[in-house]
Amino acid sequence: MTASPTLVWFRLDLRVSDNPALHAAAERGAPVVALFLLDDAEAGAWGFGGAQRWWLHGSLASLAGSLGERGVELVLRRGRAAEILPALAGEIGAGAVYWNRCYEPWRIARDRRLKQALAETGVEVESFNAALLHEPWAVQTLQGGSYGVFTPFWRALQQRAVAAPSPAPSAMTGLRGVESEVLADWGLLPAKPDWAGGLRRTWTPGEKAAEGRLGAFLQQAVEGYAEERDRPGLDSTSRLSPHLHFGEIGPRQVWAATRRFLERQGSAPGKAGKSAWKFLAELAWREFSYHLLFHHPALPEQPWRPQFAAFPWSDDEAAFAAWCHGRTGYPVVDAGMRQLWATGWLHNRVRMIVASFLVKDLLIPWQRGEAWFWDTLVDADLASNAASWQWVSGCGADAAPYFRIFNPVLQGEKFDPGGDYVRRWLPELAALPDSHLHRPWEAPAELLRRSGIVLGRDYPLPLVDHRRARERALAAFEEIRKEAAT
DNA sequence: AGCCGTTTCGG
DNA sequence: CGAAACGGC
Repeated sequence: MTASPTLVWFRLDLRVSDNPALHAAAERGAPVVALFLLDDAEAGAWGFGGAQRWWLHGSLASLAGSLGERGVELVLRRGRAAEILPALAGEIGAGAVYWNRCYEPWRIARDRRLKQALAETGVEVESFNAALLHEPWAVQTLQGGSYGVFTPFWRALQQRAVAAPSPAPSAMTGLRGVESEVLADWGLLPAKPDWAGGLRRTWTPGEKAAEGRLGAFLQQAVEGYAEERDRPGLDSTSRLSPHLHFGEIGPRQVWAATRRFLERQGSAPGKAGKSAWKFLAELAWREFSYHLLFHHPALPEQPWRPQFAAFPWSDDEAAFAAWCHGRTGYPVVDAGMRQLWATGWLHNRVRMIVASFLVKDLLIPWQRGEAWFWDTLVDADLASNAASWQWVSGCGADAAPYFRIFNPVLQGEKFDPGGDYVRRWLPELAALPDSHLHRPWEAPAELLRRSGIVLGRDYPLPLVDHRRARERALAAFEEIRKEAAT
């Protein structure tokens, strides 16, 4: 008989299905105590951002409900893991402590020490994989090294079998009377100015909502994904990113459901099959980011290509503020930054456009953009955020070459041809016809007047001239290229 | 997962 | 003549 309770420590795995730590606890048979520890005080610069705190509140409420249905209370505590976990384990007389692994460098270091400390007290400690298709160390080159290029990584990933998701435990035995803090006391929701209205209208945190999103995506949108995923005015992406980030759904579940979709397509998958594989490749980009972060822990702070340390960045605070608040004068950039502010999320195509604009048109360090995204995105993920900013900036692994500079006008006209996206987020430009919507400064005075727009009053003039900014960026890049060669 | 200036192709 | 292909950034 193993009567001594099992402590399950929830982190970025806020779900009951396909949760190996919870599953193992249920199998063990002893009473289960579920803990969520608000540990962001020890996260340094990478504690939960504002938008993520809003999400976390909803996700914890949802998890508490799902666990409650199964007879287990979610215990909430705050503080340092190295103190809280041993104390709680002692308090309940735990015989085992289980958790699912996280891969942020600060969590890896902390959890490794904690695991050892707990084991020394005689408790069984075990960690599991809930967050990735494969552990970052398990995908290896033929020489046993790590990958720096996506395509061979993706090929290697496809060679490996993905573990089947495990079902949610049906009923468990809980343990009554364990002291818990109250979620509402954590102040995760905004108080004075309530800026979360757009988030509430856009999102429903929690495991059930995540399953619903995946189901709806596979039923309606995945078929056209390959062709429509780049159109920010359409609702053609899965929008699973925040759910995946908080572990309300796991990549194995997404993988399995998409493979079932592919099987239903039969022998002639065609367009739908191509789209579904494209979607799986996006999941693989997420894996690739974790792989990079694991093997290069400085990824969130330092350029992966060291020669970029000498890049002549600008410290134009006014330009940075204009970018943050969507006042650059380039409609697709500004629409994106306002979507981000209002909803905590940004369409992937527009992420690339606004990031390219910050780094190449304004020459502002990618770390500034990374930090802004960290605070405003509900899906801010250390691995994906860092890897993607470095990708756009040209200093990352398998990055777009630096000289690949997005033209915000052409990108807007190509991917938002009907102007739906820009008009939704910049209503002040809504009356402009498509012909000038993405370049209002070129509109004839008469057209602006008819559209009721005074540039510089209702909408900014361009912060920089893209053509000149592009030349400036190429010249700056030339400087570090020269330096690297000598 | 670009852009742009230039050259070549084809009706 | 515009479209497509190409090569440098």
